[in-house]
Amino acid sequence: MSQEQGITPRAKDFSAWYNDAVMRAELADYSPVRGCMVIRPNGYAIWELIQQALDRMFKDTGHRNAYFPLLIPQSFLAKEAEHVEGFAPEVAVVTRAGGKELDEPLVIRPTSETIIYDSFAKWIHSYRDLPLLINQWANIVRWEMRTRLFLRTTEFLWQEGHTAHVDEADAEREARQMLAVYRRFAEEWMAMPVLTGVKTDSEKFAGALRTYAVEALMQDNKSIQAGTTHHLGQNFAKAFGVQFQTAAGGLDYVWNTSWGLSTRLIGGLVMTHGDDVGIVCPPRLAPVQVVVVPIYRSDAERTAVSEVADRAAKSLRDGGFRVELDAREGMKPGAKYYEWEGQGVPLRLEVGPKDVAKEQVFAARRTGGKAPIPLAGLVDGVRAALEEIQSGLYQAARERREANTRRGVSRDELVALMAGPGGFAFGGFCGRLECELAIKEATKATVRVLPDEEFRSPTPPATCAWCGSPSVVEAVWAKAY
RNA sequence: CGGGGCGUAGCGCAGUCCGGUUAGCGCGCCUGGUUCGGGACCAGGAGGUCGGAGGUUCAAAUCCUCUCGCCCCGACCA
Repeated sequence: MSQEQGITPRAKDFSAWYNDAVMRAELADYSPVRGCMVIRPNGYAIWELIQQALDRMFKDTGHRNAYFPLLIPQSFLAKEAEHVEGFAPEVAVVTRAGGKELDEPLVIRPTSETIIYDSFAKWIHSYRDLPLLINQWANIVRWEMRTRLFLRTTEFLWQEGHTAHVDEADAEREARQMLAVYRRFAEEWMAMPVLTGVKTDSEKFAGALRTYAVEALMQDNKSIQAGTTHHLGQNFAKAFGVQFQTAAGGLDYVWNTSWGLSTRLIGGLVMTHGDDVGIVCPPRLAPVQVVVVPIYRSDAERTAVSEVADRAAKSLRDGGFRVELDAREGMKPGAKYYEWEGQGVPLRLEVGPKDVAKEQVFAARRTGGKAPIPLAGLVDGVRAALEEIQSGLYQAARERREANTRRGVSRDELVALMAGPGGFAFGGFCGRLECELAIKEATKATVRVLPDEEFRSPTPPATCAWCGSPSVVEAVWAKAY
């Protein structure tokens, strides 16, 4: 009866719960360097699954992977005025190497627009070279003041797509397409409902014409930006001289996009589906989808049970599932249950003497509920259970989001909402920076997105939630990660 | 950088106010045995520069000074 690794309940302290859940699942550990983190095998396995799913989606939309250097000449960053200003405070700079001061300091990439567009300038000559569709998987460094495991660390892993196009419309199409990819990934793989939309000028990427994002509401009613795409216009093309000959024989600058999604998503996964026991992995991103636990007393029982458990595990592996058979001796089944639950394994199959006699396994879902599955239909039964868990997680998250969304908020409601429970607040917006800043000052909430049409309210708000003047666009406010 | 908390065994902590001899407890770990359908039990065992430096003292985990680091909350950000 020894409860050793109880974690802080969400209701008591959400931040503490998050740390406990991440540590209990052994996703990550603190590093000797302030602000950095070690991604442990359990966490990295989730990242690998995210990479596999996204990489396929990127390739299917015509992108190719490449790799650009970690170190960037400092002067590159300075070529785009808004960009350098946006990143200056958080850039780490190498000034000394090889035992001497460098002639020109090298920055450790906070993002790779500059060094990539320097290459693009060499590679692109003709409209026939366009579109150029590149992605890279990389680590980047941004010197953050305050860090949290996965959610904000000094170094993190991400992918960054960089593309060049003949005209504005094609670049816009690309930025929109990749936003749709992120949305689909979030919904279908992460089981995480998202809002899509455009960022306000004050929230957009430094150097971009427009920034789009997918935003998801976490269980503490704060929003996380789960993926972001930028239409960069010709800003970087002009700064780096990325020109091409048009079909008509003229000379023009390319139109660029960039888009990224990071290991932060793992934090989003934890905060979307986790409960007071620990993390819950949606089956499609679960490093272990099914754990098989044999149960027995005597040696004779062990023999019979093990035989069935082995066979079950093997047939599931052959069926394409990620399966762990937990045959550890000297550990009671209950102890194993708690361990795997803490790692978020969506489905546990118990195999005991009674099950062997009935030619079944007993399936316990991480999301609740137990039911037998006949051995004869094991693969199909497990597939159905995992699909139900996947869609159930999405539905639950979606219902939670809807329950924590308010529409047509007034100034008083916005203030009260953000001072209290939080959540998504839809309301009218006059579009003025002045109001945006006043709201942020008063409520700590920011405009997460100006939502795309499908997410907007049936009747557009008439007046700005803050100043009461006519609304020009609907906005979604929330506190954010 | 401001406010709050904390550094004692792998993890979680007690001991610190009021200095005193071999620094303790739970979990975990190792060995053997009995167990095993929701966190097992018994017996034996390993494991410590008390974050670091300096000082006070016959004597410091404990008192003083400095310092390093971590977590949480706030100002910046994916």
